[in-house]
Amino acid sequence: MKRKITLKQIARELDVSISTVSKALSNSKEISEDTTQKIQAFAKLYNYRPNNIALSLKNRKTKTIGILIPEIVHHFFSTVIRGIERVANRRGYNVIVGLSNESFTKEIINMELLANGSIDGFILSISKETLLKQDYHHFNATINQGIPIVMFDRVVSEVDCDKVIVDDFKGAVKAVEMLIEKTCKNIALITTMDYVSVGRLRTQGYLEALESHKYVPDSNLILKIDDSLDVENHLEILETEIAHFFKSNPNIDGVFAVNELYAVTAMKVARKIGLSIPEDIQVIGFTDGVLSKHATPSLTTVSQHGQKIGEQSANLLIDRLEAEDAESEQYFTNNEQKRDFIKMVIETEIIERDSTK
Amino acid sequence: MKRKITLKQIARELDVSISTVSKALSNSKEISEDTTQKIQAFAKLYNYRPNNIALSLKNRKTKTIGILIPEIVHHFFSTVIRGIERVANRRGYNVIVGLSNESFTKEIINMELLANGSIDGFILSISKETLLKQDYHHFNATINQGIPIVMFDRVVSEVDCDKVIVDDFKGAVKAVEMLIEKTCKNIALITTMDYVSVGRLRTQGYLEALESHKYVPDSNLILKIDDSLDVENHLEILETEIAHFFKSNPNIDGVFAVNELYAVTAMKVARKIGLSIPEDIQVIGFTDGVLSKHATPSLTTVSQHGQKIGEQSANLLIDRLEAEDAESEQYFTNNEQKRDFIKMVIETEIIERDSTK
DNA sequence: TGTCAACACGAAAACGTTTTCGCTAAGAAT
DNA sequence: ATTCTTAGCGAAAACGTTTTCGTGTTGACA
Repeated sequence: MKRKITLKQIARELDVSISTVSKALSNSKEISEDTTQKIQAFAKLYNYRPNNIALSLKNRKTKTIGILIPEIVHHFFSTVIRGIERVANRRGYNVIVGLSNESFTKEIINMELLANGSIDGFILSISKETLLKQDYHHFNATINQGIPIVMFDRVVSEVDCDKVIVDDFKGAVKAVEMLIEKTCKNIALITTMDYVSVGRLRTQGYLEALESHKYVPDSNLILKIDDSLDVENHLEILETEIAHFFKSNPNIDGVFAVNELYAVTAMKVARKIGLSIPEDIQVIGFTDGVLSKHATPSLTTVSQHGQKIGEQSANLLIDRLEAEDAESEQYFTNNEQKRDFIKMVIETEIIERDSTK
Repeated sequence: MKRKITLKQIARELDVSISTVSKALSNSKEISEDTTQKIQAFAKLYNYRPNNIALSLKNRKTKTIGILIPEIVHHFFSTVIRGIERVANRRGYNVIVGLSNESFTKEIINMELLANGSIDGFILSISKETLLKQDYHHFNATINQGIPIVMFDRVVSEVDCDKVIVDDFKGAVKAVEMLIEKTCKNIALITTMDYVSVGRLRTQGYLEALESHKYVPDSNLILKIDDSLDVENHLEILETEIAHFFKSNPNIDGVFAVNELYAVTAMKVARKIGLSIPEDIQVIGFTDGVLSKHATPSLTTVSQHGQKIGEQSANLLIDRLEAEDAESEQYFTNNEQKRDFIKMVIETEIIERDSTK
């Protein structure tokens, strides 16, 4: 077991100075061709690679991005990670992931841990508990330390940073309009509690679409699920709630659900009580995950393009990091020319499958 | 925007030496109570936190684990990551993830990138292309550099390291035996090509179960899917292959599939050609993912306990890392007492749902 | 012969820590 | 009065780089 070789060792072995080795390896013309060749050959032979940590310390940048998400066993989030990793890798960055597990405290701990030099910037989606508490001081503290943040999906106006979101509102409008077009008369909504911004926005889109088409929103047709009651028998509760919902509103002929689990469960429940899809009830979900694709019938859904969200987030962050770099190299630092914060909206797209006519 | 404060700045501000500050902050009794208090108060005020990178360089260890997996948008792998992150975090480590995207080259590049000081050890699952090529030199090279590796799920005997696997063989045996018990007479297998070891092992388990129960294996009842033909219309191809398979073997009354996608697709196809589940055909899958839970009918499946795999892998790796630590602190390094490599087997468990009687 | 530029290289600082080893001064012990 | 402890602190090395600034040698040129 031989440890990795260092400049110092090469220098000693070849009886030159460390500086000479370093320069030779970067093809500096300060060094004669002879010694350059000798050193490069030796370095190649021993498979020399500069130590990343030492470089990070010297350059005061780590070339790694911190990702902080509420949950990783989740199709949408893992898709986003894939997108981030793609462009990060292409642009020479690594990614280090932290999971908040939807917890405020874990979010803070993770941020502080990574902010102490481990990363150059964050890409994150806010945890539910944080959204509930509405306490965003840790984000602003991080930004004040000079560590840029890009927020995606679950964002918040109280923090000044780049943001990448899907057009939840418009996506919902499009979905509901499609149901209207397909002649649904009583369109139900299955959504989450309002403190999750995406749930709120999709709900607003639902209402907007109804009103602009002269439908009268009926609060009986809106089912709000409280998913703070965690796991375990969550699925059963969901099923019974939806079953009760359908039974007390037999006139429902269209359902818009704000995520695919609700949509798929709705279909399952509907079938159980003798309704067939899409004949009796048409269903549209949100988030194009693996469930939508393989459900029976396959689910028409609003795709969020998670990978694209990840890619754009990464580009935004790296752009800013490298802009800072360039800036700090200028003689006259012109503060005014800093790029404004961008709020990038990724268009949704409806993928038609078999749960609509 | 104030950069993070350093020991040097505190020292200058309080007119003491850097060493004094460092010692005071670690409550060294070399320093008088007076100065200690003064320094600690100042540090707290300015929210001093030691710089991780500097610590890593000094200690020659980063307290971070490199995860290298073929794909992240995948229920099993993300579950494993969650497990790793859990124990890593608890034991004071961070995780940095790299995706090989099933590519040999990307696997190597990622490893080399991270091996240059960024991480203390790897937890990885081998890419398909690497398995095909059977070229494992990069793993051995990394180990020789003193960077320990833990492999999970897709492992290989050519590399000497800790391994965590599920008992694919036994899991398959149990699944097939359950079908036998439920009076299936002609049990089909839907599997992958043999170079993916998990596919091979599950296939062997299938055969073993049949033989030990005096069933005669029939090669017509085995469908091998070549999933190297990538994405795009992969799903359609899968469906037509399965449809053709069912039609040419109308006697099939039980199906064991080596992953949940194959199982769910088999159910879908079966229903399409008029067979009902579980009455006409009973189906068991492998991998307890989101698909199995929400399919209709819900799928009986062999659960792999991905999170547990991740947790065990992380514990194995960190144990070894900290053992090395302890060892290097001993005066007489006793090489003989090194822990042998462990192959840990995580038991599978059958979760019965509605696709079996 | 003396001056100067070019060439080839080395010394040292810096990034932010921790830790070992001195050093000084004061009090205790002889 | 002299030596020995000890408390309290600082200097410096080390981790592995890169980069700036010398510095010595050579050859050319006046």
